[in-house]
Amino acid sequence: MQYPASWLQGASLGEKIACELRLKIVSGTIKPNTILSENQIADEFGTSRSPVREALKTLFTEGLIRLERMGAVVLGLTSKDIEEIYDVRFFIETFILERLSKVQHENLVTALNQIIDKMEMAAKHHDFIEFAYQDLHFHEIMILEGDHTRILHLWNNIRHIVLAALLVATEKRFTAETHEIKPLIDKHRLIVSALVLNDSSYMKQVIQKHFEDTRHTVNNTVLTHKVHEK
Amino acid sequence: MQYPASWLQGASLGEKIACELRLKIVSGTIKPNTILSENQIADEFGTSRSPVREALKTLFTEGLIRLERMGAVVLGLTSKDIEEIYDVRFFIETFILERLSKVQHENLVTALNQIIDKMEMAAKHHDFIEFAYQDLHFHEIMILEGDHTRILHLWNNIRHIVLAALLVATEKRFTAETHEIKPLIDKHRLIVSALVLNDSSYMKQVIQKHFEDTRHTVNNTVLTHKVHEK
DNA sequence: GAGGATAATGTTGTATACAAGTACACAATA
DNA sequence: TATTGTGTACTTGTATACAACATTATCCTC
Repeated sequence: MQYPASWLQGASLGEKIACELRLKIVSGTIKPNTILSENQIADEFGTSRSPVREALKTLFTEGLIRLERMGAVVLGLTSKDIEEIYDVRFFIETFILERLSKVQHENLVTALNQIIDKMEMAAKHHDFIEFAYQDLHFHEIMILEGDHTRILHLWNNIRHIVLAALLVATEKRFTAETHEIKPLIDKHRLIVSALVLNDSSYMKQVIQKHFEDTRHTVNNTVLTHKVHEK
Repeated sequence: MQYPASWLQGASLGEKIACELRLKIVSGTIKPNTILSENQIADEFGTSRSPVREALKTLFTEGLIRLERMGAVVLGLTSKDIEEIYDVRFFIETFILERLSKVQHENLVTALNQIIDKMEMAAKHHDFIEFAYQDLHFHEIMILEGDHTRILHLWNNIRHIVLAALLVATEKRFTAETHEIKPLIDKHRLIVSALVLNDSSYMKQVIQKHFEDTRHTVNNTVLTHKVHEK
């Protein structure tokens, strides 16, 4: 599985390398405990060590690798990691929705509905990359609307990981024809409807359910994917 | 105000530069909207651009600067930022305490009490640096005990900022002789007692109160400090 | 053959060099 | 005067070079 080239338009070599490595780590192509050296990666990508250093630092702050004196150790995503990421996502979104409930958010609702339309369109065309991207986008514009710089930073810290995991999981869902796509879209609709009703406890409940389900799916797909690649 | 040299033992130039710059930004010595160039900083510190780049990337992921094409723009800590950081700290600690309540934590309690003793000692010797460090340490070992990798990452993302803010605020508190030190120590004792009682709703309440008070103090000290330096 | 000194290799951290692009001043021109 | 073109200085992104240290292999000694 390759990182979509169009998403890397205008990105520096360092960012590109980070994205490629991240996807390989999340998808399990690069397995945990693998030791990455800057020279080796620089050779693989045909670049110098400078952008590689930048990429490794990025992956380190995301918690995907551990920087040691000699080499970077790949940590990867364990089942526990995925649970934990959803803990954080749950917090972020409930916090943000709580905030949004105190504020005008009509524009947001229409924007979210537009995104859901795009998701349906992507599903129809079996474009899992677009679907995953819109899925991410849905949650992201909600967070952006929350206007909380620090929460946004938390999100940015896990954003790329979530995107990579969504890519892997969505591809799996699409190819497996498990017919989980429609329910997934419906769940997003439910979030919007909760936002319209402006009932914060209902929002929390919907979000909780959404992440509970998604977590299980992602957990299964990402982890079984890892086994496949073994 | 200088970053304590002993804390930089064994750190790379990049980390040292990051720490020095961070403190200057948080304390307001470097004011918001200042534009930092890699060359300029490299000259100031007498190093090459390589470690400076590393430092700037660190400060960027911490949200203290914004990396643009020409130069890095200093963002600094506004009053809103401080509020937001305490939102995150409140979430982290309530989440962690909720987890700890389901688990044996006698060792943690004794460790926390030891730290409070060190805080009292530091207060007696008017050692505000040690006091600030132990204050940070108190919260940190609680978070570590929570055994939640992703939350720990959130913490690591704000840890250095919190430390810098604590340094500035604690110095102010000590020199102003505002007699706020004893109540502050007592608040930490209260957290420990809540932990001992193992009543999670009480914990939440205590933490909320703790951060509410501390937020106000830090907000005042850090921001007035900025005005002073103007 | 076993163990230890030692050389070779590989690693990171830092410095320097170069290339591509941007902003800005300044002059020439309409 | 306003505008446009140009040169210059500065910026980042990347490549390369070097130093200090860690690891590993080798060879020598026993």
